[in-house]
Formats: sequence, structure tokens, C-alpha cells
Amino acid sequence: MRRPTLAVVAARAGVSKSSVSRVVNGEHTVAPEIRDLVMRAVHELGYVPNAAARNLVTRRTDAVAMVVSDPPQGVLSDDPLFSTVVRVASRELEAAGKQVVLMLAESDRSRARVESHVAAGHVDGVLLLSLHGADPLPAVLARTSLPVVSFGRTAAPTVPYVDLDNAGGATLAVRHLLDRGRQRIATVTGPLDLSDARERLAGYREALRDTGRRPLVALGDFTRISGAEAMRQLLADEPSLDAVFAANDLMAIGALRTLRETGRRVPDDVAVVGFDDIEAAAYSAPALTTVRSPMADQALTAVRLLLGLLAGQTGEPVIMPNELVVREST
Amino acid sequence: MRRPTLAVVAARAGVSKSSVSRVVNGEHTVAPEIRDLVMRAVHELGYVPNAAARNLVTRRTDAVAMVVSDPPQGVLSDDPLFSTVVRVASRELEAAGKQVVLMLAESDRSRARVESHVAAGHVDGVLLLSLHGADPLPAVLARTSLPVVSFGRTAAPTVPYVDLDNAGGATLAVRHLLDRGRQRIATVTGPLDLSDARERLAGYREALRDTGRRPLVALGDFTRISGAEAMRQLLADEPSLDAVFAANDLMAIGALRTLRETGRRVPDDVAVVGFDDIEAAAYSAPALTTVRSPMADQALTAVRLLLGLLAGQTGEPVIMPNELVVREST
DNA sequence: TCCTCTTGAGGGAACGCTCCCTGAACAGCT
DNA sequence: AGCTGTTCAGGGAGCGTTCCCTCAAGAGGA
Repeated sequence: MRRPTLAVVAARAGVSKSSVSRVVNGEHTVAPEIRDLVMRAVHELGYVPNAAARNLVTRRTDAVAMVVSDPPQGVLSDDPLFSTVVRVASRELEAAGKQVVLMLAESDRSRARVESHVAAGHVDGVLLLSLHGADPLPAVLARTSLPVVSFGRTAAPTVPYVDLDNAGGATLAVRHLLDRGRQRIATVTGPLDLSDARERLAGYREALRDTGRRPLVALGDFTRISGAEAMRQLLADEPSLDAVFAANDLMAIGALRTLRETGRRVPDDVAVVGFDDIEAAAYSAPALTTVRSPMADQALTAVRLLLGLLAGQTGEPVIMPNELVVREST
Repeated sequence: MRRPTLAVVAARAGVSKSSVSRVVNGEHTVAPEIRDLVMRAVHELGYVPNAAARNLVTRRTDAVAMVVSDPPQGVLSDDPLFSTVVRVASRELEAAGKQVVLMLAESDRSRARVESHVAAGHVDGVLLLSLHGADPLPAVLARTSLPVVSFGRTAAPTVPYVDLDNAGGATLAVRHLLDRGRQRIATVTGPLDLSDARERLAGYREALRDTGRRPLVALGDFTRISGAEAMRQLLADEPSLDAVFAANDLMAIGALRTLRETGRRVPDDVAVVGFDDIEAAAYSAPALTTVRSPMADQALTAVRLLLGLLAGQTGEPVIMPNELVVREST
């Protein structure tokens, strides 16, 4: 048994297909009595428009792609970022009547899939979740001339993005450590192919510059384990350090683990600041001082930007502010 | 400038539309020379089939809905479960050539959206992420007679699911505490409207039954904060307790926090076991002994089950085994 | 009363594809 | 040589919409 079509509804209501179409699409050039007739038939038959047929003629899909551009074991994998951003963005897009098509771009093969899917016009626009500055995808997608918005800065000039004030946040964190009287302040960076990581490092350097202190840098990759290892490295290089700024909370949590294992008290011996304020930050031992990044707001802003583009408006990049959350680790 | 259509490709190749269609769909009743001609034209023109037109006539969509059935502040919100399951499932579905339509079902309104979307035939099948046993959605979706598979047990009899051996895992955890010589073993449950939570509680009771020990139960809701509060409650009720089985890792981490704040040493004074083995479990202080639930495998199994149903096979519920991971907290 | 103008309903082509059906070409048999 | 059977290309209807165009009906003005 087949779902009813426009024609069936029209027959039931005793009007033409055109009128039913007009009512269903909310056009105002239709007499109230006809509208009522149609509405009744629609409800009685449980009519739902066939999206495929509609897309075919309108060339709109009312769908947007949510592209997660990140390698399988990448930054977003275990990050609370993923669930927060995906959920908030989905909710907002659904509220706007858009269908959300989730696509992973974690290999060349899947990137090609994304590209052809988008180029084929299966979606009206793209919300790109990309933290990787060198990602080729933004530029590729921009070429399709479909609206694209990126969550996180991209190199493609025509792609508006929503990003944090990473450098500012890092400076905030380091200034806080300076205020606490710390003398030897190290940092654990994220993977430096990510602009987020580079900017946070730049903010760290910036804050130290005027104080005459030497930077002390160890590389991490935004995972807990890398934070633990980088901390070990830092302690070996500079046993006298008394503060660490980790470029994200997961690495800060890893660093806490190493400090605990090596018998350092936090914050007495070493103060630790993270970045992001993920929920786990409040539950570490000791609870983590961190720079809150408004991920939900950022996601919301990105979606609104995309919806604006879809509606024909233009879009400018947005930088979100952030704030320091002081807890027990400093 | 419009994307090329079948007809354009046919003209270019000097063959009929039908032949192009046959080649594009990989039918074998086509002569090699014609196939080559068509393939060349396809590549030269960058032809990609129009999905809407194809769907219209085939009544297939090659899309599946991934429905996240969970209130906004629900269990999946901050849970690593979400990102793991969503990513693994997406990857597998994409590999099978399916488009993934992400839908949230967090309110009556959005549930209705999901229902009408599915009933309207916009997808070929549904992968339901539902941990809520009383969720009305499985039954509703089952009525559409489209293939539905649930990640997590459901009450709907016709919906195959993939679930953990929750009771067995809980029993495993409690037996471990008994083996360690613990005398007074409490538990922190999840929200009891979730079957996962109920089963884990049942497993706890089961393991204690033969030992003649009295159960000691506090209610949580699978969040860190609830674990911390439940632990406080337990300590007030029974200051002499020497072990806790928390029904998930997040609550176990919350419990660790309370124990630390109240001056208990773990595991010396109180041993703690969690459930799930999320990545954070290895980074708590002390590192958490926990029951590993193979979430990635479970997601994969669910997807395979769904793909089987889509291919016309039948599907039976699957129960995944789990194992104990012993760390520092016991 | 007639004409023009406006409002709004109906008819039907078009969107790009699949798939059924027809029929051409050729092989194999009597 | 003639007939049957098989293989495979082409023609064209139809999928369920939208939207342009035509046209009927009624309002308003001369």
C-alpha cells in the first residue's frame, strides 16, 4: 500500500493538484474554504509530500551536510567537543527544518565521497567541523559555490568561520599564573598543524614576552596520553618549573597524572591550567583551572551563520570571547 | 550552468539513455565497447546521478536515519559513548554506501519529526541509539515496517537490538570486589528507567545473594555529579563500607571525588569499580578498575545487523560479552 | 451594459531517472 | 535456407512534485 500523493489528496478534496500544492507550501493566494478542504483531506489521508519529487523540480534539498573533518584517531575522537557540537548544531538545524546529513572526512577516500556528494547537489549547504588549518576540504567545498561555514578557522578565504580567541585565552591563562607568582611557566602544545594549537602557543609566548621569562615548550597532540608524556619531558628538562599551561583540558588531565606519579603536589609545587573547560575539568584531582571555550555558543553561531547564507545573506567570520575559570589547580 | 544529466551523457557517448543507466548501475548486460564509451563520457562530463530523480522512481533512498533518542541533558550528552558510537556507525554506514541522516529525538516535538520523516519514506532504515527502555520510539518506528535496529535493548518485540551483558558485567565487578576480600560492598545505580541501569543493579544483587551480604544501594543518574552525591549518601548511611560498584565510570569518577574530599584512601579504605571503561577511567586518580563495554564493536554489530535487514535478511538480538579491566582503584 | 482589471483555480509540461517492452542482430539448429 | 532462441540496445511511459500559463469569475469604473 502506497503513500497518498498530491493527486489523491486533490481528488479527495475535490480541487486541483495545483491548489493542494499551494496549500501545502503555505502560499497565501488561496481561498480559505479551499484551504480547509485541502487540510482536511491531508489529515484524513496522512499525506506527507514526497521529498524526492519536490527536490527534483525545486533543486532544493532542505538538507545540509555536517562534515566532520578529522582523522579516525584525531582530535575530535574522544573529545567532548564532538558530542556537544554535533548535538547543538543538529538541534538548531532541525529546528530550522533542515535535514542533517552526517559525513566523516577522515581519509582521502571519504573526502572524495564528501566532495562528490556536495558537488552533486545532494545538500544545500555545508557545516564543516574542521580544526585542521591545512585541511584541503574547505577550499574544495568552496569551489562548489554552495554555502559553507566552518566551525574553526580555515585557510579558504571565501569560507566564513566561527572560532575562539585562542591566543587571547592562552594569554589570559598565563597572566593568571603570573599573578599567582609563578616563576617558571611551561606549556604543553597541541598538534601544531592545528591553528588552534598554534594560536594558543602564540598567546603563551605573548604573555611571557614582557616578563623576560624564557618559554618552555613541550609538544602534545591534544590527547590525555600526550599530556602525560609531555609533562614528563618538561620535568626532565626543567625540574624547577612551577606552572604549566596545557593547550587543552585533556592534556592538562594527563599532566596532572604525571605530576601525581612523580610526587608533585598541585597546586603547591606546580600549578596547572587547561583550556576548553570540558566537564571532566571540574572532576579531575585537583579540579582544573581552565579557559572556558563556549563550544555550544560557537556551534550555535556557526549554524546561524550557515542558515543566513542559505537565506541569501552574506557572512563574516566570528571570533568568540572566552573566560578563565579558576578552580583548585592554581 | 547545470550539472549534466543522463541524456547529455548518452548524447556524448552516442548511445541511448538506457545504456548509460545500465552502465552507471553496473548491470552486466551491456557490451564492453558501449561500457567504455559511456565511462569515458561520464568522466569527461563529471556526471553524477541525481539522487532525487533516482529515488523518485526506485523508492529507495540509500539513506538511513541515525536517531539519537535521549533528552537534551540525558545520558548520552557528555558521554564518550556518543562520539564513539556515532563515529563508528557512520564510518561503517558510509562504507556501505549509505547516507547517514542524523536526527535527535529529545522531545515530543522532535520525536514526531522523526516519526513522520521515517514514515514518509525519506530513509530506508533506522539505527536507533536508545538507552531508555520505556522509549516509545522503537514501537512507533517498528510500525512503519521499515528495518529498525536498536543500539541498546528495547521493549518493542520486532526491533532487533545489540546490547551488553549488563548483569553479567556487574556480577563480574562485584565478584572481583569479593575476591579482594571486601566486606561491605555498596552500589551506585544509574537511572532505573534505563534497562542498562536496572540490569547492572540486578547483577550486583545476584553476586551478593549467595554471600549473605545485604545490598546497599544509592541512586544516581549516570552523571559525575550524581556519582559524587550518591557516594556521600552511602558514606552517611554506612560509614564502614569498604567497596563501591558504580554502574558507570562517570559516576565512579564522581564517587572518587567524594572519597577524596572525605579523606578516604582508594583502594586502601574503599575500593571502587566502574562500568564502561571510557578513556577517562584510565586517567582518574587513582586509575579506575572497570568493566569494559565494547562500544565500538557493539556499534559495528548494530550497523551490520541493519545492513543485513536492508538486504532482506532477518535479524536476531545480539548480546555482547564484556570483561573486567583491573587498575589501581581495587 | 460593457469593458477592464484583479483574484485565484486548473491544466499540463518539466525535472532526471528507471525499467518495461519492443525489436534488431546474430547464433545455432533442423 | 528457414526457423527459433538468445542477447542486448533503444524508445518511452511514469515516478510525484512545482510552477508557468491560461482562463473563469467577480469587482469596479465609464
